[in-house]
Amino acid sequence: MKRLTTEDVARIAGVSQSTVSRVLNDYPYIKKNTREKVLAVIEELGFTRDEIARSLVEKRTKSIGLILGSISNPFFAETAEVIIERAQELKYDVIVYNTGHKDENLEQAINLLIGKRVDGIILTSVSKNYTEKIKKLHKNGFPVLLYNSSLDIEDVNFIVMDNNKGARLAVQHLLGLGHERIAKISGPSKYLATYERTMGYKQELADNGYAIDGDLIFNSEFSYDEIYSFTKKLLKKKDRPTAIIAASDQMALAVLGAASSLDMKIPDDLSVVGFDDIRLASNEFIGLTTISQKMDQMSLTALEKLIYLIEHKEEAAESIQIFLEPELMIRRTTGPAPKQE
Amino acid sequence: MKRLTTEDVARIAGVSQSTVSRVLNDYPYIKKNTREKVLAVIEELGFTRDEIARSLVEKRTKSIGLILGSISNPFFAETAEVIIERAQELKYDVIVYNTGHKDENLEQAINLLIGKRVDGIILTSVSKNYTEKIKKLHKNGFPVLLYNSSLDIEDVNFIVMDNNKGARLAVQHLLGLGHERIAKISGPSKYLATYERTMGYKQELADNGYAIDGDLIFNSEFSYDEIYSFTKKLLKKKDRPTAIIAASDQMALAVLGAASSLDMKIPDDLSVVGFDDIRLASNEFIGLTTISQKMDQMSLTALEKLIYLIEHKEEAAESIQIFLEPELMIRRTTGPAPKQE
DNA sequence: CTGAAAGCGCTTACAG
DNA sequence: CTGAAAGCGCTTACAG
Repeated sequence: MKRLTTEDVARIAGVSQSTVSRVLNDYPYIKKNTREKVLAVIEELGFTRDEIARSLVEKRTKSIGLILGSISNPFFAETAEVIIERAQELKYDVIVYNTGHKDENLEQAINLLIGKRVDGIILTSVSKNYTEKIKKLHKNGFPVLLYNSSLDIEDVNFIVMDNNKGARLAVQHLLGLGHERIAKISGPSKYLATYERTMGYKQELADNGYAIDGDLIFNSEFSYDEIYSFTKKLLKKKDRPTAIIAASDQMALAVLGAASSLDMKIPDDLSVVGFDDIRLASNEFIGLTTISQKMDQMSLTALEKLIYLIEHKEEAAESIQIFLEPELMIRRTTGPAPKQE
Repeated sequence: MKRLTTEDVARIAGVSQSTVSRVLNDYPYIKKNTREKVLAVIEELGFTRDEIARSLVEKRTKSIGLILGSISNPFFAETAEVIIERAQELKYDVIVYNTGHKDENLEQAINLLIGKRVDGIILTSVSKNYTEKIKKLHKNGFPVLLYNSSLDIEDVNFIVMDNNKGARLAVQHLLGLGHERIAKISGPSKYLATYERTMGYKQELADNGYAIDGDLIFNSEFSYDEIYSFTKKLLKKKDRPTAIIAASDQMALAVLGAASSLDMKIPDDLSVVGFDDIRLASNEFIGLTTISQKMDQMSLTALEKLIYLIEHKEEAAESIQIFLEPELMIRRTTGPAPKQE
């Protein structure tokens, strides 16, 4: 079928095309009679304005891009839900990209989104390799906000938790329970967020007089299978750790799966701490002890700051750099260290 | 900053704007020399073609809409991941809407997406109330595909599991384990998918000579809290069920959470069956018995069929209606019925 | 209040 | 091979 245009509406309503456009835009000085006639025709025809043409003229699309590491990870899914719903309320729609944590995909996603002329982009899981690219976008005045990632430079907007402190909280908690061999499943160190979680872990251990054992640290991609099999191997060792801190709740679930496959009891045989506090963590059947990122707040703020950047480009003098406080959520997956045989 | 146009590129390269456009479109009859000159300028300037303007001319946006019930539910998140990644490979981007399972939002999302001139829409969780709207879109030749929903009419494309059979498999499994009081947490009956799961449950029980007890059936919205508190109440009753079938894995997790909060052991005190087979279901720490939807296959097929509809509108004579076979995945949350005291 | 016309940044038929 | 020009469906300054 041929799509209807304002021209068609105008012809049938017996007015000019520009008048139809004015009605659509709630232009105030239109005779009531004219407005009603036009509206009636629009209704009758089921006309929907072409937002693409409108975007071309107005030089804005009312779309934003959301680039996620992996949307099947509840951390990203829950983030996406908050962002999408709030965006919708503010009359923006959201184009979602899934990078699978691959740098090439990140770069490609940014380029495609810019081609699609989105008004701004929220970016998760940005690796340090992309500092230059982000900086350039920022300098060009293009609204970009890093979510749960930061870069060590001034010219960039981000919202992130104090990851170092979060990791320290986790370590403190486990030390307090008597654990002395605590492993760390880290994400890739190219991400500042995961890098800092590992640093916090090391520093807190050091501050308490413990040596760092490299065998207890796993620097992996975010692959369920890799984490799963590393954990199994680790837990079968003679000097296995009695506790594991994972760099995300998703990773913690892989750890729990691996431990369960070895018939280990949680937390009697092994304590596990995650990071994020996805909704499932507080489900009593799971009861995952974790470091809360205050995801709802973080994602809501991210969206609102981005929209602010979009709608107040001129005034935006300073970069937006927000740090959130981590919070330890103690649940069922951590307990006293088992008496060593 | 002012955005660069093909006009700018042309001026600098010393050719006409149309030549730049031809280079961009890989038009074959361009002198090699000219092409290289243009490409060099594009590269140097960091020019990105305006896809909005292109869409206006070509009457297609290379965008599709994906309307989800609730993306924080892993069923939808995992679906979205497959669809988004495959779409990206096929050079489409995906605008995601989250309806929160509200009919008004569904309708609004469809309208907004049509305004944005997406090339097609994948729709989940369509209630029967929307039969007319979908039919109309379909009749207008607009590519729409229902995912995990079906409507009882010819003029609509969908991909769905045999839900009735899936529910029957769950009931058979539990009857085989000796359960006689089996509850059903249903979704809203306005969705054909959940409606049929409830029907299958009733029919299989009836076929085996059991009466249907209305008190054991909960027709709720997809609200975690409601399901959680209903389940708690149900499990405190004197004649409590020994098994519960939930209409989704997400709901099953709410059930498990409620049971755990009452210190019930799974499956010793209570057996639980879900629906979907989200990835978490096969995690050994959870081990949720469920009816597999073959989500990866279902979502991949959905996307590919939609793109087919988009790119072969003319030939698309018949509606696409695909039914998938359910499969029972037996794990740790189901076991023999407890001996009744 | 309302119409005619220019312009947003592209593609592509038409000429040469 | 390449340029000039029309046209995609809107918005909005300019006139009246």
